[in-house]
Amino acid sequence: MDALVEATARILVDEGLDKASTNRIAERAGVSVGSLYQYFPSKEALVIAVAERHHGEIMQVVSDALDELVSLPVEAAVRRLVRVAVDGHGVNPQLHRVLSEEVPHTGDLDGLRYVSEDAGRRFRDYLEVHRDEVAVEDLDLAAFICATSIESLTHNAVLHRPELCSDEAVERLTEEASRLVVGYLKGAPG
Amino acid sequence: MDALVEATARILVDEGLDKASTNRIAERAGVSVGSLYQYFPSKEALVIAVAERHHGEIMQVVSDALDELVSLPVEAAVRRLVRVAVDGHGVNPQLHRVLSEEVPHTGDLDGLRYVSEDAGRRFRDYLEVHRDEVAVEDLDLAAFICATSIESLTHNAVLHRPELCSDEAVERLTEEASRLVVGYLKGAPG
Amino acid sequence: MDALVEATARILVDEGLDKASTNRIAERAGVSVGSLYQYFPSKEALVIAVAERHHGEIMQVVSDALDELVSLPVEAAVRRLVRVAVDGHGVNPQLHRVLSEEVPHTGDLDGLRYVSEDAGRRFRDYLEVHRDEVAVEDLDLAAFICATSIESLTHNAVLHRPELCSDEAVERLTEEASRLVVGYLKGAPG
Amino acid sequence: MDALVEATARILVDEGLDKASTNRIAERAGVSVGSLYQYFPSKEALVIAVAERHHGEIMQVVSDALDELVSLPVEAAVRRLVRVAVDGHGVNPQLHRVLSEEVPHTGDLDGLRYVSEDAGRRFRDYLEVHRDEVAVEDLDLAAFICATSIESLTHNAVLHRPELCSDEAVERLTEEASRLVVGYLKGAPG
DNA sequence: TATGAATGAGACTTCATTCAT
DNA sequence: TATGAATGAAGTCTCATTCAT
Repeated sequence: MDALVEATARILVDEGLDKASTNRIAERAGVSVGSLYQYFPSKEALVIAVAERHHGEIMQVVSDALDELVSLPVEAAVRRLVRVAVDGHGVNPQLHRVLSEEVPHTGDLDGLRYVSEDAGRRFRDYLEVHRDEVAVEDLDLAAFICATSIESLTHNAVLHRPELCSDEAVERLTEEASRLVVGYLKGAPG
Repeated sequence: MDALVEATARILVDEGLDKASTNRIAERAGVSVGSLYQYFPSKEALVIAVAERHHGEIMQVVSDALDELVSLPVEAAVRRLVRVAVDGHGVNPQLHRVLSEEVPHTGDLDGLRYVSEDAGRRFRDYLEVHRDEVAVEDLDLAAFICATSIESLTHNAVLHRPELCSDEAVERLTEEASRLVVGYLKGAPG
Repeated sequence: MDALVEATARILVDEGLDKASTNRIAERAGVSVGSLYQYFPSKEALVIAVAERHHGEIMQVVSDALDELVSLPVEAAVRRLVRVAVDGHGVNPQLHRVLSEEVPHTGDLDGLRYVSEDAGRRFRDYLEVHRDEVAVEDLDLAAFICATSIESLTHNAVLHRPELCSDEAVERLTEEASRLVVGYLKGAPG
Repeated sequence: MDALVEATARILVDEGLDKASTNRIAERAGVSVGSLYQYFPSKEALVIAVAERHHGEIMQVVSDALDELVSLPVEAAVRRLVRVAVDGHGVNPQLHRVLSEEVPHTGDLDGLRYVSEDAGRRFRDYLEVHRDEVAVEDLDLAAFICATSIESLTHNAVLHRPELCSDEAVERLTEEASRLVVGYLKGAPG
């Protein structure tokens, strides 16, 4: 039931994980607890579904950009990547916060996919293709560094530095983050 | 009671947040629950104390390095910073994981200090002093970018990429992270 | 639906009463829960049906012997009775165990027929016919004593004393049980 | 807490196992559910405690008689045994019924001690001492047969044949049961 | 000051039964 | 007649917190 996932997400955002009891979720979804357990074997499964749906929604935003990347030169590609990271954090940022800060990554909730991991893998492919444009040796490591940096900068800005997220500030952040990553990939100045 | 904080930390590491009930903590500390509530007004307060102690321990490792930074040129300073971030993650990494992934940052637990914030502030001071060496305009933003990148790279490597943490791998990671940040601060080539 | 009774019995034997939920039973029978309630007004009714079927199966084994009894002298009759009790316990002993130890004799499940009651009644008739061979006054009481003893000995041996049920041991048990009952009916020596 | 065991027993007798929910038990005992779980790890543990207490109470009645048995000749000993079995069933017969017919012998509840097993073991010792008085070979088997018969006769009479339990009827039942067992032990006439 | 028994709200989950299709 | 999604009461158990001793 999609309504259950939606209800869970809504409660997570509006009231936090504490209040997301199975009874409350069912109530908010307009069904009975019994029905909840018809579709999801446990509360955790429901939270996982929410996380995966959220992950999917972000990937939907991110994926196309990642596909187009391959034809772009490094500088443009990185800018695109950074922009897309910012856009990705625009997808239900409140849920993003709850999922990353409130939901314990324990039990069945460990193993939740991280967007930056998926993006990192895809970016590695990009680097492979554009290897001659970059000055790094270890492409795996480079992809990890780029993906992690971009993700953490946008994540922290969105969650903990609202002042960096005004229209104008985000422009500068994007610019700087791109410089950070491009500079790294292109290599040190002569 | 210091024993209580210690007991809490130990249980957090050994058995996770679920098992860290106040009764268990008191028991492990060798006192009664009643005594626990004599020193800490709530379970959250105890967890906060653990987090702050952990934060303090890391800062102890980090702080001296941060003090010495001021006299170093950018490249050396950044290398030092990266190294210190790695060292910082060597301080009870298991507790670090629990604190960042298992403990919900909600209620009184929001507002937990992040090392990277403190370090970021201090690095901003460094940049102020060495402004002429760097090619960035907005020192606040630059400090945020540097601190966040360094922290996230080391954090993710330690927690999710054990293969990047072998003695030899960590050397390369350190090298690359330094290049990332130095390149950014020194400015684009050409 | 016979499949439902069969499915219930199977689940009772294989997984115990706990797991015998109506949904599971219906599933195992290859029908829907709805259909289950078309044929049986409640779960109890189903269990009763199982018990009665089991009772019937045992009686099928026992009944003929009981019929033949009348023409036999006491000693032979008792031996036959004991043997038939052992045989009766060979009819789905696992179901027998669940029915006697796991299924609560409450609500509609009280009033389940006991084989020994039926057999007792029939044995009373036997005694009536063979009154001159026996040294007891109260035939009701005597039938109760004989039926109860034989049933409990075989029941307990089968369920709780597997070591008494090897081919050879069961022979001795049968012999002794027969001696017990025959001795009683024939009366004290001297 | 003894009150909890008592409350459980009372509810078992008055309202049956269904109604014996932990909350109800706690309420009836005048404590909170939390306290219940302070003393008993599960509902089953509580029922086990009730069963053991009941078993103990019966054994208290039975045990002295069993001790005295040794000095008695077979006939007197058996009569004593039968009488004690009847007395034993006089100890909270309603609870006895619930425990034997309503409480499922599953999970932790299997392994509940049976009085007849204990008594059987002790009677075996008696037979050992009085071996020369009896005509049986296998004392284990004989003890099983005697204990089982006596227990089942009194049990069934008390639970399912109230008409056999009037003062006068019980006298005859006792007499007959004794004859049954004595006859068996002393051996066939002739 | 220390103790720890007691509290009780509330969480998760199950399952016999119903009824619209 | 068959289906099976939906129901929701009720059950077991946990644990942060209190307070009389």
